[in-house]
Amino acid sequence: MTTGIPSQSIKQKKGTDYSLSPFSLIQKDPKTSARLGRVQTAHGAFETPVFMPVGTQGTVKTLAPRELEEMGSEVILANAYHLYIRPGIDIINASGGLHRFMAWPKAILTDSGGYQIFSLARLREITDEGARFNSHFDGREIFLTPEEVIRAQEILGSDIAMILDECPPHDASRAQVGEAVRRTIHWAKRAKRVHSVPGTARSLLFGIVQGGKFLDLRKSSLDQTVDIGFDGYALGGVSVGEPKPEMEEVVRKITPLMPSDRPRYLMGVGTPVDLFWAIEAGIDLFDCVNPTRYGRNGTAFTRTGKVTVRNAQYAKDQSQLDQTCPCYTCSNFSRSYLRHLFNCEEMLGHRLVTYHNVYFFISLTREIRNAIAEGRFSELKKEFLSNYNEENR
RNA sequence: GGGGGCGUAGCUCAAUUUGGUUAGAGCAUCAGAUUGUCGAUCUGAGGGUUGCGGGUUCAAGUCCCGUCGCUCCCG
Repeated sequence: MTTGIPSQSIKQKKGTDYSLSPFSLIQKDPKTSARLGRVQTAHGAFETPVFMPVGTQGTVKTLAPRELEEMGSEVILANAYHLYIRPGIDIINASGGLHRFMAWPKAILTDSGGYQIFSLARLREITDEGARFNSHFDGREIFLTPEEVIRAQEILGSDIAMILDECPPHDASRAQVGEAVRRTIHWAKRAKRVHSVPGTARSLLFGIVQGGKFLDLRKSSLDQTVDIGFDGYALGGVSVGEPKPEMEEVVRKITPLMPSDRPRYLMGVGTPVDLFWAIEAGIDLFDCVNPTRYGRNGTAFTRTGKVTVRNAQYAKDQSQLDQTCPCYTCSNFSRSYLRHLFNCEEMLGHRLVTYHNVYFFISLTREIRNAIAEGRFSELKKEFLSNYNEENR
């Protein structure tokens, strides 16, 4: 699927040859730090800013890969930790890698599992050597090292691998966050070393910046991560329950310090409104469970804000979810019918609203890329926010 | 015709034995939360003339009388 970006805008390079780099900067917005770029992977290129639907267990919940392709999705996220637990890396290896296993031909970014250690595993011990904890699935003890996590992602056939990081909770003390930064750097060096072994790695490798809300720790983490040298850089440890302004401040202040010739990835974000301010700050990649999770819980993202289709006010509403949306769900089904499906707990409801939500995020980011290409990002942002109910972000 | 049981929120039922705060719960309904996943979970709200009428009592869902409805057994 093409992005609709005018071809002339893609050729606006000024003498710099990006052809050997996995990331090319196509165009910068004149008024903000928003930028249009292109990431080359072993499974095709995609343009940035891009939103990656989350397919933790090798499936973007409720959607078939064909449906993701038809809505223009060109890169998705999967989770090495979850796949490591179940079905096991060896089983996916025997199936010819994750792409073939799940029948997704385009790019896959795999998260390492650092977030899962923080969010759902019963942690037993975290040391410089690695993380020892009990599987959330069957309780057995697991010991993850930065090296093993990279090898697992290579076997999966990941296009973009993430280093193992330590993601502290948002209310962690400065000392705890500082320790997480130190350990994440240590792990990053080891991950890089394994990944650099000639002939083994086909993936890009991204480093992860930690530091919580402490800007000096963030800067230190960034500097040290850049010194190690990665194909891209991620801001981690955000959207972990901290107040919104806190997250926004970190992203706005740290993103401009990230290398401009590498993709910048804001992990776990966000809402439609988040996309605008983060892209404005210079972020290129996003992933978030919002479109799929909210879709399964009966809430749709629309141009005017969130629509909770379960609400009784839609019982007889014959209109489509989003008046401006041409997606399959919007062009065929009424809010009344979708509400009925959720009331009956019919799985088609989960599918249809998820489809719309992912379509919404994918097409919104495509629209943003077009706007950057045409030099009117700020205009689009203004227009979008004027229609979007801020109470409903 | 005689005898027994039952009647409490939309539904299924607690509280009746021994009368004693503002009649509770689950489900359903309604609404909210959800940011490197959650078919999950959590939070909050609305909803009652305790079938109806009368009586006893300081006090009745609870005891008494009548009545209506449902149900079971006997004839």
